[in-house]
Amino acid sequence: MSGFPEWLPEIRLVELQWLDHIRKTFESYGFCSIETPSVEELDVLLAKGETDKEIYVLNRLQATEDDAKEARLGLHFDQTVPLARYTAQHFNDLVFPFKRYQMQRVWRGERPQLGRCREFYQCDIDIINPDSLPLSFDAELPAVIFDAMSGLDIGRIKMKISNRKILIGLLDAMGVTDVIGTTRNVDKLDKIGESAVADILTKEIGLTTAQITPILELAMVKSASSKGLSLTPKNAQMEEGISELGFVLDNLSHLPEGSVVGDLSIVRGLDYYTGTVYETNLMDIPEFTSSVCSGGRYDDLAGTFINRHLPGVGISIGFTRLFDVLHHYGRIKGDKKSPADVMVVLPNDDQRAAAAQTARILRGRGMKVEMYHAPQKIGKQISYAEKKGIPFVWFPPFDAAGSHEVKNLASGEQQTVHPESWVVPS
RNA sequence: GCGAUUGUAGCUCAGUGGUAGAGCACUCGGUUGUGGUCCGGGCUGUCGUGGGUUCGAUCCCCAUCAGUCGCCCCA
Repeated sequence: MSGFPEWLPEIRLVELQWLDHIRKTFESYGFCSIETPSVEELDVLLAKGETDKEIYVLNRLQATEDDAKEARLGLHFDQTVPLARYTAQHFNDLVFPFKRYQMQRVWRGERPQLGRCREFYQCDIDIINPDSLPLSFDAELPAVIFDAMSGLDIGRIKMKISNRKILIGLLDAMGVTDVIGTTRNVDKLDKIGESAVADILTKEIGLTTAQITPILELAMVKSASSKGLSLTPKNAQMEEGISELGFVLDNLSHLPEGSVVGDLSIVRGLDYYTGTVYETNLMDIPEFTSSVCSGGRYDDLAGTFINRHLPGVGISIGFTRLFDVLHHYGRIKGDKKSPADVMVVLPNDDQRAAAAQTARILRGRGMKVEMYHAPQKIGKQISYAEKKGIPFVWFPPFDAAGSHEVKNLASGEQQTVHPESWVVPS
């Protein structure tokens, strides 16, 4: 089923390693884990009026008329809306600022393409706090993401950061009414170029050249620090945005050059973002231009669920997109079809108990060990280990006088060893 | 949702108006307790589905389903 990915064991093994790495990185910054149901009530999913999201609705095959009285359920399409509901619902039991990570599948009923699935994992981190949320969190998120993603062997990444107050402030000052349409097209600047964007803004949005020129000028600004944001604010909102973006960038100066850049063409579709916004590109796969990790700050996400003002900031690794794309470009090796370190040979049926005991000893010492299932030809047993990518083959004694031996399949070298003392060479 | 394109063995693909091939994979063998290379044998298909044209279609036509790519939007 297209858009619902599944992997062979050797690829899944890598996927698990990636997920483990990301989880450990999130926890290293003190984010705690939550998991919410795959479904939410449709009212919750649609609370923000996001009717353009393609939501899968849940129905029982044997539905009766009574079911119509129950709340209708839909599969969640992101983890931000469920987080809002969760935070509101457990408000009294949570410690704020609430820093949580969440790694679950989400569903969107869109047409699948490379890096675009209908069922996919997102790895989200968000921080939510009542009333106001320190700006320092906006700077912490890219640092966490950099740690998480730079450990994945995906090549160089570039996180592009902006602040929506800057462009929206400008549009406001100039009296542009179609803010959504304008920002959406400015967002395409990197992809289709300056003149194409100007063309669309003229023909579709109806802006004048006098309006387009300053918009594009602003959108072209790129800088890694506050120093490069030499803009003259047209109003208070714009000034605030420039100051916030400068603060965030300056707090990320410890990251390698080129990994983070302020890029005022980034605005994201409208959604709920109100300040800082993030996008991330894979620099070593230039053919793939979409963002693999995006997010931003929202003023008040949970307001529809609780009578409190709950601002937050969050970012999400599009895990399946990332993995799918890297896999497509042959960057995921997958040379092991098994997690096992060692395969224990079964010499003959008389030695089955002894071989099993040997396997238990090795497992007890922390190794991953598979025992061959039948006393077949030794060549066949070794070939099985080789095909599964199990690096070591263990020969228990073939008779009372024999000894333990282990063979390194990569080198072909075989030596006499003892199950109580042998360790997997690193 | 819109536009384009494809659909032949497990995989990648040839091919012809007269009911199909290659490579890889898989399997067996090259003797007795040792893989990868090499050599030899073997296995596999309603030629996406339904209808039409035709003496006859996998090849032509129509429909349908599915995949892929682009747009929209996004992770």
